[in-house]
Amino acid sequence: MEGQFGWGREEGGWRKGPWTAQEDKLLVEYVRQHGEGRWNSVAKLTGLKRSGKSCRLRWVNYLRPDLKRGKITPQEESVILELHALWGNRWSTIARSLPGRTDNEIKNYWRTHFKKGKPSKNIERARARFLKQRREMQSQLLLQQQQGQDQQQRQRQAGDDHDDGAVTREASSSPAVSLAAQHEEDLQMLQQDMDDLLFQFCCPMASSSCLLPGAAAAASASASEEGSTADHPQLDGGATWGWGTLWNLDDVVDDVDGGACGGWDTSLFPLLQDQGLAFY
DNA sequence: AAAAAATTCAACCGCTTATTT
DNA sequence: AAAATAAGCGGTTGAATTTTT
Repeated sequence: MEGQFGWGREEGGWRKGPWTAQEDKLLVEYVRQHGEGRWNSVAKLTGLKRSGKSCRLRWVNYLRPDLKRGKITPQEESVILELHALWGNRWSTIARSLPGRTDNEIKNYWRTHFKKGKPSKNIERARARFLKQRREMQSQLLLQQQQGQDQQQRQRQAGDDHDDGAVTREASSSPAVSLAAQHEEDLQMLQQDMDDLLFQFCCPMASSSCLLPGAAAAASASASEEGSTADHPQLDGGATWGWGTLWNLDDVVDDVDGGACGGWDTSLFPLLQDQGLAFY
């Protein structure tokens, strides 16, 4: 009852290849009872002949209930493009901004849709140029932001009590946005500029024609338009797809010493760090 | 109609990082 | 403090499916 597909084989005691419905059932039941993790004990407790690694993968990429099935939407696609232009192949980082999508899925999607030709110096160069521009914009914005904060602080001292501003870091349920809201106009302009910039860079490398008719539109639209967000409630919850509110800075800190992505330096994101922006 | 080519995507591998013993 | 085990990551593979010739 196993060799239905070519490689439903056993090797070193572990089954390999595609999962059957029965196997899925066992794994799901295990997780229901014991929670996620301890993947190696799945085999021991359920008799499933799968390695822990295999179990984890199956759960994370396929069985998890919070997974979003169905095709990548144009909105998601544009996010993938934007974030890939920024982070390169850090799929799990990118996936964190796409609830319900797995790194594997995103990786597959990107490779099949946007990878044309070689891994490209072009991309790296485009990204470098992009980041340079970005840094300039941000230091500008930072200035304005600081001025704004000063003013704010003065006001607060006059009126309210405690709270030294460091609180923003993780707790507040309305993170980064509150600050950002103060400068909505600036942010929107900045965002618009960045979107333009980004697409200027990533369109050429993305397969010529068919690629972006929807994505580009969606990206520029998503900045301001909201009405048609029916199928993405959680993505839109108050935050636009702005540079300031999207990602988690923890990821920026690694790789400074010239890792896979050429090692850009963290000072590129002074503003974001200031805001402690962690998201979603 | 059928064969070949291209695409898709679930699952694998090896390696790195984190956690536990 | 170190060794062992588990989790996580990104690249790659290849069977199944779809498209093209």
